[in-house]
Amino acid sequence: MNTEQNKLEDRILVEAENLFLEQGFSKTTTAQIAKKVGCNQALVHYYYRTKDKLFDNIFERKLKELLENIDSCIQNTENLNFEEQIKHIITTHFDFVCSNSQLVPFIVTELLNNHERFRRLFENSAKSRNDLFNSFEHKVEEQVKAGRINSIKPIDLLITMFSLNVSSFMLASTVQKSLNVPPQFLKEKLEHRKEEIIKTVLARLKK
Amino acid sequence: MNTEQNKLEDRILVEAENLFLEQGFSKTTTAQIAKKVGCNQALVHYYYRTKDKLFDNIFERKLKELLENIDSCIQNTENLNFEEQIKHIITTHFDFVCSNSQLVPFIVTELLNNHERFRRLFENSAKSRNDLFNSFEHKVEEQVKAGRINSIKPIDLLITMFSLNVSSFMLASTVQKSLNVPPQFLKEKLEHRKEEIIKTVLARLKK
DNA sequence: ATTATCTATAGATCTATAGATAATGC
DNA sequence: ATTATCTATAGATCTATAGATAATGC
Repeated sequence: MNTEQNKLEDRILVEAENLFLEQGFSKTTTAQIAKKVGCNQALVHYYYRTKDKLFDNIFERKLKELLENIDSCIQNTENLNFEEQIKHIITTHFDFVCSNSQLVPFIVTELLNNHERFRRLFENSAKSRNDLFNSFEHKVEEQVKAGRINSIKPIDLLITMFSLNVSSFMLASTVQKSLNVPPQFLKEKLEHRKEEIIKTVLARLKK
Repeated sequence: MNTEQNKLEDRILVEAENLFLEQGFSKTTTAQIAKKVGCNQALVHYYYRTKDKLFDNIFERKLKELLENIDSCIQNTENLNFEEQIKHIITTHFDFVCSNSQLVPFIVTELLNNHERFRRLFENSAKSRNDLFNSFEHKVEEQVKAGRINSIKPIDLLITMFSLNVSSFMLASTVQKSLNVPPQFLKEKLEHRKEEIIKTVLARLKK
């Protein structure tokens, strides 16, 4: 069977993803990956040639995952009024970041430390994203013109929402990992932060 | 002379700091450091024993630098009213982050990828910080009680300000390094963001 | 025949130290 | 004498590949 044939090839990808997300590029070795899979280290190179290509493969998909989630968050939800849509964007993005707890730190680390890789990948994906952003931009401008919200650049609104979400989560997750607070306590704090972020963003908009 | 004697010892520290800030721990080698200094690689180990201890030495001071700047930002400025003080905190912190452009990414990367080191160092510095935070906390609560601002937890206010500053800067610096936009353009964008952050935070407070 | 998997290893890289030599201060 | 500096290298680690062997599909 084909699925049986590809078993190790796929499992290498899966375990590599786990390890890269956990430890990052440099702390992960191809031998570690092979050990998790239960195969020989040479096989990792047989299928993916170099550690770098393997990482690229995974990073590219992870970045896509993150960007597509952003897309889906700002997607038009016709049934909601503007204020409700803003709440919806913050909530869905916040929850996504929290429930993919390794994803954001992984991307941020890479983004801060490997500009080359990021440049290459971002240029590919930038174009398709314009549509959704334009639609969101249009909606915000409409609200501003109609005098229903304070004047604000759409891009500022997005940056504020996403960066408050991301940094709140990263702070919480760092505190947890460094100071060993109970997960329940953290969860409550995060829920509280989410509400605080909503309040902050809505206050910026409200006339 | 003593200064002549310590010359290489000090210069190793300086060059190591430059390289660690630029490239992070794993991409920097003791041979690279020695080369920058113009001495032998063994000397790096002679003075600092291990690469890890050398890094600790530098990281500890850099973290302290960052935390002390936060302290100085929230320090009481008696001559300002509350709203002006908030503006002052945002501005001074924002400007510090921008003019120490390698510092924040360096700390964030380490914070995300080496919890052990962070735990060790943070516990030391946590206590001394209480005073200033308490004073700020008290001031905010006073304002809330007096009905001059909306109800908000002081810690939320701080997190919002600092994380908007940090993430705006990191985004800008990543965009610059990945997409090669001219520095002047970036500078303008950052100034704009700073004003936007001030607007956002003040709107959250304003009744 | 072709593809998958393994064994074994070359070769690169890097940290850390041992031991020799030079410089310095008493 | 003591401290600073250098040369040389052991030893660890890791990636990547060559070449042998086993499994699979026609």
